[in-house]
Formats: sequence, C-alpha cells, structure tokens
Amino acid sequence: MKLNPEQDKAVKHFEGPMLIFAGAGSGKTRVITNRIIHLIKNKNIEPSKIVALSFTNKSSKELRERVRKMIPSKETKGLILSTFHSLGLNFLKKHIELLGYHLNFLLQTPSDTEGIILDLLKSKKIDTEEIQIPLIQSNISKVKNIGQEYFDIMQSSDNIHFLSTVEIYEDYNKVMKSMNSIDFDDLILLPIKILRENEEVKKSYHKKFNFFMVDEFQDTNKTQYELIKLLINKNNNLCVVGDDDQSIYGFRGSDVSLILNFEKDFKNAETIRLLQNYRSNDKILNAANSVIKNNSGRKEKTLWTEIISDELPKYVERLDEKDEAIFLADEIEYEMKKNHIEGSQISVLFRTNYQSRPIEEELRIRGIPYKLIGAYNFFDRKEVKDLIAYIRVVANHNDELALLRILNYPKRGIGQTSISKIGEKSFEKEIPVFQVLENLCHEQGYILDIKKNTASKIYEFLELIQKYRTEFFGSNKLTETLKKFIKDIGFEKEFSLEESNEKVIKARMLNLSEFINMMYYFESEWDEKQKPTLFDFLQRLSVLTLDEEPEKKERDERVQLMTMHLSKGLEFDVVFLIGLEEGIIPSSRTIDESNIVDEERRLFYVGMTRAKKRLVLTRAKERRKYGEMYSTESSRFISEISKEYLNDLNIQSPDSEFDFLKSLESLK
DNA sequence: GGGTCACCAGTTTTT
DNA sequence: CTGGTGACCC
Repeated sequence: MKLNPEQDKAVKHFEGPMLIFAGAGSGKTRVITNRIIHLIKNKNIEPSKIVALSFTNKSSKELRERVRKMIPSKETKGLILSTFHSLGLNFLKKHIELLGYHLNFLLQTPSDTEGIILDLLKSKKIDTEEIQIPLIQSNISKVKNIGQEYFDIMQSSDNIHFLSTVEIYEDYNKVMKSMNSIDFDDLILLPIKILRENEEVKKSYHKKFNFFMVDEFQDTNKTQYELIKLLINKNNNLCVVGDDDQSIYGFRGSDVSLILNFEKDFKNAETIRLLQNYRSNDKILNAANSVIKNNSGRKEKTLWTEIISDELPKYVERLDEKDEAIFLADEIEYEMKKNHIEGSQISVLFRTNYQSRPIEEELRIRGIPYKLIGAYNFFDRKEVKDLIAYIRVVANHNDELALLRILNYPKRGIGQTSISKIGEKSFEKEIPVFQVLENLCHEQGYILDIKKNTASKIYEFLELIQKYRTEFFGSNKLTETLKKFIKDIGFEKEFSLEESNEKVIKARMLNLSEFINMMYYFESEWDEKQKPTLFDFLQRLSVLTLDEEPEKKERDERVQLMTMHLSKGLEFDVVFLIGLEEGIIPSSRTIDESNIVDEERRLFYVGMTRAKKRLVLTRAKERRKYGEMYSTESSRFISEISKEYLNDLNIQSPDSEFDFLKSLESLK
C-alpha cells in the first residue's frame, strides 16, 4: 500500500524535531517503520545510530516484528528498538558503577520490595495495620517520576500514606542500594543522574546515537522525557508520535501536556497530522468518534475512513459473567468456523485482569485455543517465585528477601525462632544474614543457642547454595544446571507433602518446567562465545514477560485475551469488549473525578478502535464479586455511542427482532 | 517446630 | 471465592 502525502512527509523528514499527531489506525507504526528504513536505506544512516522507543513490551515487540518483515535483519544490525525501561537497563549495565552500585545489580519488582517497605514502616514505629503497601509503593514511584514537586505535596498533607512515604523514602533508597538493588523507576532515574553528572558519558552517547523516535508519546512521563532530552545531541533529531485521545497511563505519571507542549519545547518542530484511519470500517469509527467527543480538553479532530460497511457494532447483555463467557465462546466459534477468521485475529478485551477467568474457563471447555497476554500471572505463582528466590540467593547471597523466603522452604526444620535469632544477630552486629549463617556453621564460639540439629540443617542449606553457585558460574549451561537445581531443592517432594491431588502436583511441576523453557529460550538467544550469566538472566527476568516465545508460528490459531491497556497499538478483525458495566469501566475508583473518567473514556475508545471489521460489546447484568452476586448497570460509555452506529440487541423493537430472525436465517 | 483453622480484606490499568 | 495472617494446640 502506498503512503498518503502526510505519511510520506513524515517518513521523508530527515533532521530536526518532528511531532506526529497520529489518530488511531492512521498508520502510525507504518510511518515509524518506514522512516527507520528510509533513514537506513536512503540516507545511509548506521542502524546503530537510531533508537526507537516505546512504552510497553508489547508495542516494542510489535515494532520489531514490523521492521523485521520489511527488511532483512542483517541490514538493521545495531538498531535499537526497545522500551524506555530496557534502554535504561542496558545503560545501567554499563555505567551504574558511577553511582556506587556494583555492576551485578538486581532489579526488584514491587512484590520484592513489599518486605523492605514493611520493615521500614515497622522500624519507624508506624502502625502498619491501616497502611496499604501498594499505595506507599505508588507514592515512591510518583516521587521518582514526578520529582520534588510530589514530595512537597505529600509532606504538606495529612494523608497517612503520604506521610509514611515521606518518612521512609530516604531509607528505602538506602536499603535498596545496600542490597545492590534498584526498582523499575530507577531504570529511568539513575541513567538521568549519571548523564547529568558525567559530561563524558553524555558526550559519548551524543556521538553514539543520532536519531530518536518515541512511539506512544502521549504515555511518556516527565522523567522519561528528561532522559530523552539528555540523550539527544544538538541536532535535535527527535521524532515523537502520539495521540492525546489515547493517553491511558495517567496513573503512572504519564503526562499529556508533554505532547501538547512539544512545539513550545522545540520551536522549529515540524508537525504532521494523520487523520485518515486505515483500520476500521466507518460504522466502528463513527461509533468510537461519538464516544471520544465527550472528552474535554482534547485537541479537536475527527478521524475518517474510506472503508464502508453496512454492519453496525452490536451490543449484547447477558445474565451473568458465566453467560457472557458462553455467548463469547459461541461467537468466537462462529467467527472461526463460518467466517474462517484466524484465532489471532480475534481478541477479547477487558478492563481488569480478573475478568479473564470465566472466559478462559469457557474457552478451555470448548477446546478453543487462546493466549492470555498479561504480565505477571505466571511469575505470581508461588512455586515460580520460590524458584526465582533460590536463583537470586545463588546469584547474590545478600538478597535477604529471597533468602528469608527459602531458608525454610521446602521445610527443612529451620523454624521461626531460629530465624528470628539469626535476624537479631544480623541486625545487632550489622552483618548480612547470610554471613551470620556461615559464621554459625564454621566458627566456634558463635552459637546463638541454636540447636545442633537446626545448625546442621542450616549447614546443608548453605552447602546447596554454595554447590550451585559454583555450578552456575562455572559451567556454560544455565538451563542444565537449573534442572539439577530444581531436583536438588526437592520441590517435587515438597509438593506431594503439601498436596495429595496428583494433578495439582503435576501442574506445579509443569510451571517449573515452563520456567526452565523460558531460561532455555533466553540462553539460546546468546552467541556461543558470549554466554549469559545468571545475572543477565535475572535482570532480564524482571523486565520481560513470558510472551517472549522465539518460535514464530506461521499461523496463530489462538484467540488473544488481554486488558484494554495492553491492546493499544494492536488491531484485530474482530474485537469483543466485555464487562461494560459501571464500576468496571469507568472503574469504581475513578467514578467521581471527571478528568479520570476522561481517561477511562479514552481507554474505552482505544478498545473500540482496535477493531477492523467487527466490534461486539457485551455486559453481564449480574456479576459475582467476592463470591456474591450483584446486579450491575450498563456502562455510561455505551449510552454515549450515537444510536445510529449501535445495534443494541437488547432493545425489544420490531427492527431488532427482524435482524435476529434474519441472522437465524443466515445460520441455516 | 509445624500443622490446622478461623477470620478478614481485597481486584485498575504497566514497567 | 481467593490468599494471607495469626492464634492455638500437638
């Protein structure tokens, strides 16, 4: 397909700043990929001088695939296509020592840092009863992403979460550093610090990179923007692409004003607007337009399309979430069998992750293959967390969170009393816990009145860790070592002690072997001569999700299940938006603040505009919550869709009945 | 030291 | 309905 004049202009734009306002489905990704290829092929720019950034793993992967399809990979060697966070990670792998961290730093996920925060709160004598750790974490994250400004707001508030955050903020960073650990926000923040403080490093990057592109710019936050501004050289070759109507990460500090003010920041910026939609048919697009126009403070624009259809998006209400799932599965089967739509071209989008469960169940019953795209569910499995904790301790004796997690798992007779004694000793003498354990075993006169039996168990534990430390770092085969490690730890034995159901034991073991596969894939990506270490693996683990599967199937029969957030940037022939109820979308937490409801509306808009040919909206009239049934109300966004663009199958009118009969006819 | 059981609080969205 | 926590007993 040929580029339209505006797209062409964007692709050919060479040097200097550029802002591309790109509506949903306006060929944004095409422009970016074409521009990259144009730079390489026509302008003879070294691929390694080009950096294209996006916000989620999902969209950067998408970009990578699109580029791969258009140009042989040897011609893009060195091209950087990544998320902000993995760019930060790679940067820190080279320079973090400048800040006094060791090069083998560890990246801690929020669930890892919970324990640290809890300890700090306790040590400050803060009553942890009414404190929600995730709120503290999100406050810390906001300080890191927004800066002093936010710190001041918290300081002058009487909100208990704010005050506690202020109280522990400094110590939190200290503790993290003493563990040689960083969190997600540090992936952006620390590189900024290094670039600001080290002119030499900054210069080297100005030489190294010359062209930057930022996809989904509306989701960028201040810190990320700051990082970009430090990285670009005086040529200001920065091209940003975004759409204010698709800004859906406000809760993470993303800042729409960045895109709205870009032209002020870069006075000579060229601005291009892409308003023709190439994805959806007119009915879907008009329905979406009629919703988004209810938002205040947006840049007025109306997308248009040349694709005409006579089929309206339809809206279906079902009894409960189970019934909704049944309807969905019926429709999906119909699409696949009768319309011959490939599974991967069908997607089910929901507001919150827990909504996927009934759908998964129903699809599994019918044997419809699906792929659940979501970040954490796999890593949240207890056995996977435990295994990772083992790996962490092997990699780093001083990862105390991990150490405490596994010290008595599988149960080896090191009980709470002993653990407390060890903890006290460590605190009192200011020696790491691991050291205390070692002393306990090797040195005489260092007995904390711990029973001989316990001490010998501790010794066995240390032996195990030591053995695998040698194995992992001594050999070149991470995966092989991991398999042995799992056996030696004795997971299977422990599982059968905990659980009599054979199937559950199998399932847990299967999760572990899934983890083994993951490590195998990871390992096989590396060159023969430069094998990855355990540290490389751990660092990657925290940034990546499980959907890194190297084998690319030619055809993917799996229906795609994901949150509306993750669907951004993607497109499907058929899209189902489910659970369209007040309290879900817009989420009950946001319902009274209009600016946040606007964000929910954008989210809904993003969901709608994923559809190419068919859009189906559903809702359950009753829904189970905490095990009890509640009746629901239809989402306000449904009623915002202008009537002429919605086939509401729940209104009993002669017309819709006729449609219904007609559709029965066509089935026969 | 470890197992059992009653009680309770919790589901936004991502790196 | 879940998963996590803490009291209580062997």
